[in-house]
Amino acid sequence: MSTPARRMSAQERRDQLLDVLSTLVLREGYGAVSIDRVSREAQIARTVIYSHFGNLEGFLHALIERTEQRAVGQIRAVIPDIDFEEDPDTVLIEALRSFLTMVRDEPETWRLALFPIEGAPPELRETLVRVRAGLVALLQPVAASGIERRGGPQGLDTELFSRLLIGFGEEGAKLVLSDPERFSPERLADFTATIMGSVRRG
Amino acid sequence: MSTPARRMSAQERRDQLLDVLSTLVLREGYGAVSIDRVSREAQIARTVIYSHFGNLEGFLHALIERTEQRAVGQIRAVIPDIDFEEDPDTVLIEALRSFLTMVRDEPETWRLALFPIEGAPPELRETLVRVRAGLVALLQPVAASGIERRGGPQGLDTELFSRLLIGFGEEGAKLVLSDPERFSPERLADFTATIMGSVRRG
Amino acid sequence: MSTPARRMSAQERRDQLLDVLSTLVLREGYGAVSIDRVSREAQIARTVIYSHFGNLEGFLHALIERTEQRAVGQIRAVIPDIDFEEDPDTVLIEALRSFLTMVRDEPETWRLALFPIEGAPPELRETLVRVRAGLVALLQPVAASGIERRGGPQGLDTELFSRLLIGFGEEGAKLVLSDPERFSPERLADFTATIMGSVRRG
Amino acid sequence: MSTPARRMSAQERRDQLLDVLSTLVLREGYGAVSIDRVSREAQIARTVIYSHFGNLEGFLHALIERTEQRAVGQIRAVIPDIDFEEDPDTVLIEALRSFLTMVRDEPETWRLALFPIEGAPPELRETLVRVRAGLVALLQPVAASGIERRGGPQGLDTELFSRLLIGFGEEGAKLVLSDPERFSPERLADFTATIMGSVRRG
DNA sequence: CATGAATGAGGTTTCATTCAT
DNA sequence: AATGAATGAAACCTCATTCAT
Repeated sequence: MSTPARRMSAQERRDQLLDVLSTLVLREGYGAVSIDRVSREAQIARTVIYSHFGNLEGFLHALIERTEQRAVGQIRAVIPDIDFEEDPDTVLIEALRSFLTMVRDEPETWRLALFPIEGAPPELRETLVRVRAGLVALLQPVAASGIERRGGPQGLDTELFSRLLIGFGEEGAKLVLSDPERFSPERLADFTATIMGSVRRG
Repeated sequence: MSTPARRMSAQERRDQLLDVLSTLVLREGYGAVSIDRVSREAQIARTVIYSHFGNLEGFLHALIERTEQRAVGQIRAVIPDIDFEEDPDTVLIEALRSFLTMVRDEPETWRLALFPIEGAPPELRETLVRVRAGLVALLQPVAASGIERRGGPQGLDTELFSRLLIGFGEEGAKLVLSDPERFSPERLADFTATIMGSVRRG
Repeated sequence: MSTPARRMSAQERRDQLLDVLSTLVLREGYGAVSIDRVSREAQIARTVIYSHFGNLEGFLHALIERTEQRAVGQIRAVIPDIDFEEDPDTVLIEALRSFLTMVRDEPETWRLALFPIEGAPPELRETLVRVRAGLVALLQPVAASGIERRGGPQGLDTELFSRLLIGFGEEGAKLVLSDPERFSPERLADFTATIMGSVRRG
Repeated sequence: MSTPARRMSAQERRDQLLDVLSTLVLREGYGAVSIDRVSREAQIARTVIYSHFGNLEGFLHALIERTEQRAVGQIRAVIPDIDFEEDPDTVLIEALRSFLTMVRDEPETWRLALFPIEGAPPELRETLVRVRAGLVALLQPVAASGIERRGGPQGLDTELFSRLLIGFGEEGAKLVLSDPERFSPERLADFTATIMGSVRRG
C-alpha cells in the first residue's frame, strides 16, 4: 500500500472507480458498498474517491447516473430502426427482440438498471419509479393506437395493458440475464408471437 | 429508560419485537435496521433482543420466516375454494381476484413479501427465488392442462407462460399495494377477463 | 486495553470523564480535545463517552454547564454575606476579596470559567458574553446607588463604570490564577482600598 | 479550477494569502483554518501555500508576525506625539484616546491582536503574554513618575496599577471593536477624565 | 425476564503533506 | 510559479456483541 498507485487522469480514474463500484454492487449488493471496500479493491487511498466524488452519496449517484445514461442511450439508439407503420403485432415483437438483445449484450448495465439490487439507495428506487412512469406515459397512446389498428381486444384497459407490457419486458430481461442459454431473446420473441397470434383481431 | 419495561411472556415479546422490526423495515428499509434502533423504538434493553433471537441475523431470519408463513398460510387457505373443474379462464380470473384481495387486506405481510425493500438480506432474496421456483413448478402442469382444456393457444411455451402469469400476479399485487384506490382487485380481474376473452380457443 | 475498565455507576463515570476533559482543556486548550484523547487518558473505550454524552458537542456542553453551575453556585453562596447597608467602598473591597478568595480556592473551575482558553467552542463564548451582560445589568443600579451614597464622582458614566469593575475583577482573578504567591487576594484588596480611598467623596 | 490562477509576484501572493487567512480566522476562528479552506477560498492550488509558507504552522506564524508588526508599528508611530512633560492625567487620557482611535480605524489588525479568537494557537497566546509583559515593564516607571508628579494616590502599588491600566485599555479596545457606535473613543476618554478628575492629588 | 456497563470493529470524513509534471 | 494526483493519519460516530447484576 505504501508505493503510490499508478497515476491516472481524472477521467480514467473516475471510470475505473465506477467500474469497481459497479462490480461490487452486482456481486454483493448496495448494502456491501463502502468507500473503504472500493478503495481496497481498487488498491488506492480512500481519499482519492473523496476527491473525485465528494462522499459516498455522490459516489453512488455517479454510478446511477452513468447507468441511466447508458441504458437510455442504448434505447435511443434502437428506436429510429422501428417502423411504426408496420403491423402492430410485428412492431411489438421486434421491439421486444431488440430490447432483449441489448440486454443480453450489455448485461452489467442492465442488471444494474433492472434489479434494484439489495439495498438500493432511495435515489435509485426513485429513478426507477420515475423512468417507469415515463415509459407508461409514452407507451399508452402507442398501445392504444396499435390496439385500434389491429382491431381489438375491444374495451381493453390501456393503462393496465401498458404496464403489463413493461412488466413483461422487465420479466423477460430478468430471465435473459439470469440464464441467457435457456432464455434467449428468440425464445421470448417466439412466445410473444404465439400469444399475439391467438389474440383475435377485428 | 430507567423503569423496567412491562414484563411479557416470551411469545408476546417476540411478536412485539418482530412488529417493531417489521414497521422499521417497511418505513426505512433493511439498511436502517439495527438492534439499537429496534430496542430504542421498543423501549427495551438491547440485550432482550439478543436473548430472544440470538443475534441480528437470527432476528431478521425470524421476521422473514414469520412473513413467509403468513403469506403461504393465506394462499393455502384459499386454494381449497378453487374448483379446478370449472372453465380454465374463470379459474384463472377468480384465483387472481382472490389473491389480490388477500394482498389488499393484509398489506404489511405482502409488502414485506413482495418488495425486497432496500437492502433486503441475501436470505430474503433466496427465499423469494425459492418460492417463485416452487410456484412455477406447481403452476406449469395446471397451466398446461388448462390450455389444453380451453383449446389453445396451440404450441404455447408453458414454462414461459407460467412465469408470465406469476410475473403478472406480482405486478398486480404491487399496483394494489401502491395505490389501492386506483388499482382495485376488480379492475385487474376485469382486465384479465377482457384479455382471456379475446384469446381464441380451439 | 483488553480487560474491561472498572465498572462505575453512570454518575461516577460521567464525573470522571468530565474531570479528564477538564484537565485536558486546561492543559492543552479546546483545540486539543477529542473523544479519542479523553478516552485514551481515561483508559476506557470511546463508546462509553458516546453513550454518556451523545457526541463531542454534548460532551463539551456538559463541561461548560457543570462549570457554569459551579461558578454561579459559589457566587450565590457568598452574596448573602454582603451587607449592602455598609459603606459602598467597603462593600466593593470586601466583595472583591471574597471573589478572589473563591477563585484562589477553586482554581480549576475559575480557570475554565474565566479563560476562554484556546479554541473555546462558540457555545462557551456565547455563555461568557451572556453571563457578562447579565452581570453588567445587575451591577449597574447597585453601582449607581453606591456612587450616590458615597457622593461622587459626579457625572460618572455608570455603564462604563460597571464594565470597568467587572473587567478589573476578571483581571484580578487572572492574576491570582497565574501567580497566587505574588498576587494574593489581600494585595488586590489593599490596592483597591488605596484607590478608593483617594477618590473624592461629596 | 482548471485554468491556472493569475500569476503574481511572491510578495503579492503572500499578502493575498495572508489576507484570506486573516478573513477566515476573524470569521470562523482558528479552529476553522486549514490549508484546504484557504486554498479553496483563494482559488489556488494547495501546494502554492506550501511553497510560500512551508506548512500550516509557518502560515499561521506569518499571520501572527504580520499582525504583531502592524500593531507595534502603529503604537510606535503615535508615541513621539506624546509630550510626557504635560500633566500626567492629560497624558494618560490622550494616550488612551489615540490608542482607541487607532483600534477603531484598523479593526482587522486589532481584532486579531486582541481577541485570541477561537482556537488561537499557543504561539499567539505566548506572543500576547510577551507583549503584555513588555508593556507592563515599559509602563511601570512612567506610571510611577506620573503618580509622583501629580501627587498621589500615596502608596499605590505601581505594578498593579500598570496592569490595571493595560487591562482597562484592552477592555476599552474590545468595547470599541464590538460596538463602535455606542462605545466611541471619545466616550471612553471622557469617562477616564471624570475618574482621574476625582482622584485627589497631593 | 430484564437492565446497565463495557468493548472492538468498521465505516465516513477531513486534513496535512509529498511528489511528479 | 503553478497544477494535479496521490498518501497516511486522525478524528467522528454507529453498531454488534458480551458479561455482570
